[in-house]
Amino acid sequence: MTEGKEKRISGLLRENGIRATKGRVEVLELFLKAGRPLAQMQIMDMLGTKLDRASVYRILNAFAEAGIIHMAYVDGRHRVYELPDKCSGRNCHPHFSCRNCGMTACLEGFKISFKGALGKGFVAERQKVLIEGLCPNCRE
Amino acid sequence: MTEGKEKRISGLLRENGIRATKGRVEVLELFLKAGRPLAQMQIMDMLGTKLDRASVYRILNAFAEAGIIHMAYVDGRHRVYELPDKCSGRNCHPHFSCRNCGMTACLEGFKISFKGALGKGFVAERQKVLIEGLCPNCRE
DNA sequence: TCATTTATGCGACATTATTGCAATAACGAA
DNA sequence: TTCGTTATTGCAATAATGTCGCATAAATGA
Repeated sequence: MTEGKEKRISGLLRENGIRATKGRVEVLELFLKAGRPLAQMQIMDMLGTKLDRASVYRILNAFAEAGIIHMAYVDGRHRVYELPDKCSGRNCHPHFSCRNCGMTACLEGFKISFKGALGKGFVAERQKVLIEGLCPNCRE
Repeated sequence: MTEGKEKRISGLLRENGIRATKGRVEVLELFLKAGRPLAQMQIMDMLGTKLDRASVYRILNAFAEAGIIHMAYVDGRHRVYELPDKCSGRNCHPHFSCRNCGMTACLEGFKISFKGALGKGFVAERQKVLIEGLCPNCRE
């Protein structure tokens, strides 16, 4: 990582009111580079032994609390996080998950309205949409 | 449970190629009575000590494999199952989950088309839609 | 640089789910 | 109905994911 990039990411963290530690910069860098949703396990795999398991969980929680990332969806037992730049507060875009290789992707340009879906007295706050299937690579 | 009902449920199980054991009949009975998605914990609560935890997990897996139920969605750490009678293979109806009391409900009469959502080469097989919010009881 | 505050690493623990194995129950055939 | 085969159950042990407390280390502001 270049020095300039690290400074930019550190600034991003401080802007959001949390300290810019080495581990946090590395994790945020991963999210920025990936451009797709990530789960704790994938982050651990990419970082090797640079960070403790507990630290990764705490970093993800800190990021989510600060609004730097948010939980996109749950895949099996894995919580998958992403940068919120493509989502407004109530209306998160859908995600795709490949049932063969586990690859995930954000689906843009695809809005869902849930107007009229709920009965009387219900209040909708968030929607989570996950489409499962096969990605181009796994499609034999 | 009346004798007739038990026989009917046993038949349902055998039709689907699995043995009709006491535990399985009780669990399927719960799903039929509930008319809403259920998680393992709720089933344990309703059955008390009649069945072992491991057995409930195995029953849910056996049911899912046999197509008697399917996993509707994941709520926090809980996998929530339901009878598939309201879903066609590819197009599962959405669900609602109350963030306050955890109550869940199926949303019917609300179809989502994901045509055009995926890029070239992707194959969509299933969609999972979860709307989170407040139910009438927990509203304010 | 120093003092204060916050984050990290480590180990222990909590929760959810799965597995191996012996005992038991279900089912089909005689 | 009874018997033998095969699948299922209960129990205990184990795995996988996530959290917590605490001492140490690092980041920030003065």
